Amino acid sequence: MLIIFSETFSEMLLYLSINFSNNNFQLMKHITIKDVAKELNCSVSTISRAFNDKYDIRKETRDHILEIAKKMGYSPNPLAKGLLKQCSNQIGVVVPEFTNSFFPEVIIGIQEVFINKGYQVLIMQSGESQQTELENVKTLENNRVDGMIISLSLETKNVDYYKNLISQGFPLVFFNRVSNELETSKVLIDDYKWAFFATEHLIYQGYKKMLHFSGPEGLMFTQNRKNGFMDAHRKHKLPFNQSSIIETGLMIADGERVMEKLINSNNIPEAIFAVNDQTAIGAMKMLKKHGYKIPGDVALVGFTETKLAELIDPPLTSVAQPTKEIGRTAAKLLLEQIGIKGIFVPQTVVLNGRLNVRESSMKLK
Amino acid sequence: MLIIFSETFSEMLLYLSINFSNNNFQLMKHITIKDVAKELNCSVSTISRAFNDKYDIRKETRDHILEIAKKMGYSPNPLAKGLLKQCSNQIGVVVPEFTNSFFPEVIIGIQEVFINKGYQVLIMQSGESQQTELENVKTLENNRVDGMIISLSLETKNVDYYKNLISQGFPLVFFNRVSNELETSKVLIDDYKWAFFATEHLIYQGYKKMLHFSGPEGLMFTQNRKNGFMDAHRKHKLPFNQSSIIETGLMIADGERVMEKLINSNNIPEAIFAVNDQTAIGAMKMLKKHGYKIPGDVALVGFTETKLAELIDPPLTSVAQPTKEIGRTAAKLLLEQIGIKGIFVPQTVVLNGRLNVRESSMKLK
DNA sequence: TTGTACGCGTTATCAC
DNA sequence: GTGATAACGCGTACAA
Repeated sequence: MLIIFSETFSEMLLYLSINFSNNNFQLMKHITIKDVAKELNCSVSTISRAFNDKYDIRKETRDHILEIAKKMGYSPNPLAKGLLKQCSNQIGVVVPEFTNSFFPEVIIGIQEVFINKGYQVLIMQSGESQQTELENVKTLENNRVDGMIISLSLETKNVDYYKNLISQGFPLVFFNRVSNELETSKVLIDDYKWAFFATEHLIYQGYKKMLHFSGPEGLMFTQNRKNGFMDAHRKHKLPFNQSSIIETGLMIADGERVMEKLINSNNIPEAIFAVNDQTAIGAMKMLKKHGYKIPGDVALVGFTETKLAELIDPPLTSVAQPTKEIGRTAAKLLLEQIGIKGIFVPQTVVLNGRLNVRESSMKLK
Repeated sequence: MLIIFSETFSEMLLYLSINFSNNNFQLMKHITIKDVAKELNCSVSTISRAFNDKYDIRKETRDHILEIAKKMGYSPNPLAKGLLKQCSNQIGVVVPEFTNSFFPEVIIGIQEVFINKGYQVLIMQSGESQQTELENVKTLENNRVDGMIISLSLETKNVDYYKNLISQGFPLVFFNRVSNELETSKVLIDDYKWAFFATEHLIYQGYKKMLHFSGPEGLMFTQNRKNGFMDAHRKHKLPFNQSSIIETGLMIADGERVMEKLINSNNIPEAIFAVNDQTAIGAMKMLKKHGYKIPGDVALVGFTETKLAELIDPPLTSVAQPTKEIGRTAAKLLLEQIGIKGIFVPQTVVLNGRLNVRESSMKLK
């Protein structure tokens, strides 16, 4: 074994030398259906039948074939199968990122469903880039995935490519980051309702001067969460205006940036309802840095709870989404759509969320 | 659009009805090389040559073909190509989990390299299960991936399957969770060194009675981090014994469990060096729950820093790994190995880490 | 019940 | 410089 110390790959010294123990290997040929047929002195179709369990084969020959095939280490080549059947038993998942726990947890739910159905789940991430997202989708399409589950990047404004796919009947399910321009199955929580509840929670705590840090305009949940925030004000007859809502983004840095601006202009609200945990955490960091108390000086509520929420200081009040259930539901919707040929009804499934009240939004005397 | 409110999928009501707007679609046939040939009144081989840019084609016909093909929306079918060439231009990644930020960040680094080389990255997760890990590897193998990058599950003890793959010359690179039984390329940081530094840091802070929460025995880094912990004691002539090291696991719950036991037996150390951030955070949660101060009563140091470290209270001292660089390096090693036919030298690349000192390990007067 | 032959979309090897 | 054709591994309609 060669040990190389290096800071980056480019600095790495490669002491190439011949490793004799590995000198005489040969990439093992994959066992094919022909090999099994030859071994058993029968035709390939018989082997194929044994594996596909059609009724036109004698049970004992089938069992014998399966046994020998297994012993030989044979397994059908998915590429050949896909080429022939024009489908791959693979489904694609494209998410904007997975450094926060939300998307990975959804993916676990997706895999849970598909793994039992013999489907393979290919995961790609767009890095919040519209272009990468499109490339990912095309790659998966080229690979003949049987369907895709997608959550849009925050950059994505043009959804024509998806419209085209949908009009061709390609099975597509969106979740969380969806576009209202697309007529397709979607899995969501009721962003309006939970934004309303979250805001109302702050109102019940006695806060009046509140701000909303909102998300990118292209995403459907941005508008819904905004409306929930505003309608809670209306219900409780609290004043608000255009400057109550600040388009912030979705990242921690966005929350920091906007909060810093507010601090510098000495425009400190009593409470902030943020479009997600990241922006709430960004605001929290900046507030703490400037010596503000949370809660006390400023109360905070986030959305789409991540694991961070209960671990940071103070623990962050947030709306939890049923991540794995979102994944499972999206997977089942997609499976259903893959099964249906020709006619299909786009469905929007709205799952329940939960407001987890923690210290960050408490009213201090 | 159909709106359905539901807690779980099974409760979902499916109002199936015919969506007339989608009634007459037809799954669009993929444009094949034949279609292009027919359109251009030439043979498929000419088209193929145009795309594979061999020299035996006239430049202007090539350009013309590419233009028309693009207009027709043709792109070569990777399945057919893979079937013929016995390789897929895909590589597989198997990681134990991605709910913590470490593995996702490594994957981003991996993708960065492969995306530019025209490779596709298929990601699967084992959920820390040896069996799922093996199934994932077999699935990827069946799909004719050209190589794999793997990090072992904490359950994985039997690595015979990998030995077999390696002896066949199948390109395999491991990172972070590696086994010393496998002669293959690996990407690591120097766990021994950084565990040593982390422990020494605690010693310099004045702590004497220290514990190490160690990982599962099957993983190579467990032993290395343990040795670093012990050798730092030896260097500074501090006493330690068998009960200074407690096999804990890798999860937050493991840290909580072990810490609770220590608290109940009133066996509180001055400081804990944990095998990873999760177990450190578990210990932290339990200590705070019982009213202990961190630092003050107990100091804490973690390893393999996640985003949590700087956000929790108190911020956690931890050893940061160069996640993306690990991914990039593993990817480059794999690419190199894929390129080499017949003879190859397994390389272990050791990248630099960094000890990020934060509040959790400070000495309070 | 089993075997033969074709085609899925490519690329490579021949001819021309 | 270009066209015909044989593979790659599999499933299946058809023949036996």
